[in-house]
Amino acid sequence: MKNDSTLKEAGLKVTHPRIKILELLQSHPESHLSAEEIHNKLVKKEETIGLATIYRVLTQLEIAGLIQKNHFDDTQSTYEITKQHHDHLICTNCGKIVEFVNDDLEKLQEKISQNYQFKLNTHVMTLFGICNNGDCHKKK
Amino acid sequence: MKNDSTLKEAGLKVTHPRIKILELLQSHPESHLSAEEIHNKLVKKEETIGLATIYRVLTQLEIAGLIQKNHFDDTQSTYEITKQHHDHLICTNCGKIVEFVNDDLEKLQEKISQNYQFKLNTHVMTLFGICNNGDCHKKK
DNA sequence: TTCCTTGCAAACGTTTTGCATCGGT
DNA sequence: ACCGATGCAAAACGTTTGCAAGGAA
Repeated sequence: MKNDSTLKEAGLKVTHPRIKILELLQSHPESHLSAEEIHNKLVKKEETIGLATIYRVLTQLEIAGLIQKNHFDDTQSTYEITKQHHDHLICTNCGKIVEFVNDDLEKLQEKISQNYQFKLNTHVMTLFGICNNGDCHKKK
Repeated sequence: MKNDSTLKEAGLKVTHPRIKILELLQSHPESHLSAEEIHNKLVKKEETIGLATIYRVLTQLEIAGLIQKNHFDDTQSTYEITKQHHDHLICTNCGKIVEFVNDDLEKLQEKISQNYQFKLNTHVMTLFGICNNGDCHKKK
């Protein structure tokens, strides 16, 4: 229900695919899903929905600021529901993704941008390493 | 000549395409070239070289640590000769890319990784903003 | 009724691969 | 001579687009 007005405010009609995609991403706030994963999940529990629609809706939701697009690797883009600004730590072994916020980092970025006379707009900061979870080596 | 031993040390035969690609990237240390751009530049001044070979060689050179692969956007990957570690500032208006090094940033990344018990391996840090070059708005 | 939205299939741009040939070592 | 490296063409992959049909306002 709440998403209805959210979509309307973004100038988008309230349609079945849009509601479903928004709800899916909202129900997986910590996940970073690709368009294909979203498609698979929706097809698995709903009626037909085209992959092209997924892409079109994701693009619109991103422009509206409701979701965020990431491209951690050069193969697929992933999407997550918009939350507080954060960056990512990725385990190159098990694929685990941890979101973090660090104020010092934000300040430092602003400072670096000023050094080079850039007006900072956004940034991407992704740390790649090995997590030491007990179950790290079991995954994937 | 120097590249000959560099390639051999990487376990790669010294072939014409590999030498040419390495030399091209070395002669443009500040550029971030796509596979297609590399192909165009080589075809323009040399004999035939296949685009597939470009990709194969770039992959090998990257594995050998001789070049670095970037994916600033989700369309094309770009390559640059390996230099001192650095990050990037990108002007979203004119496309200008500035490389920078910041020790505080490196230390902070290490600290953040430790906070989350990650053994940091590499990172990607890209700042997007608007440069205030006098000629910024003229480009592109 | 209007015109935005959708599904499907075809097109697209980048990257990868199969295969026969070529060329370092 | 061996086996890795290459060129070409075809395939693969994620993503976008054209178009006719469908649906929210």
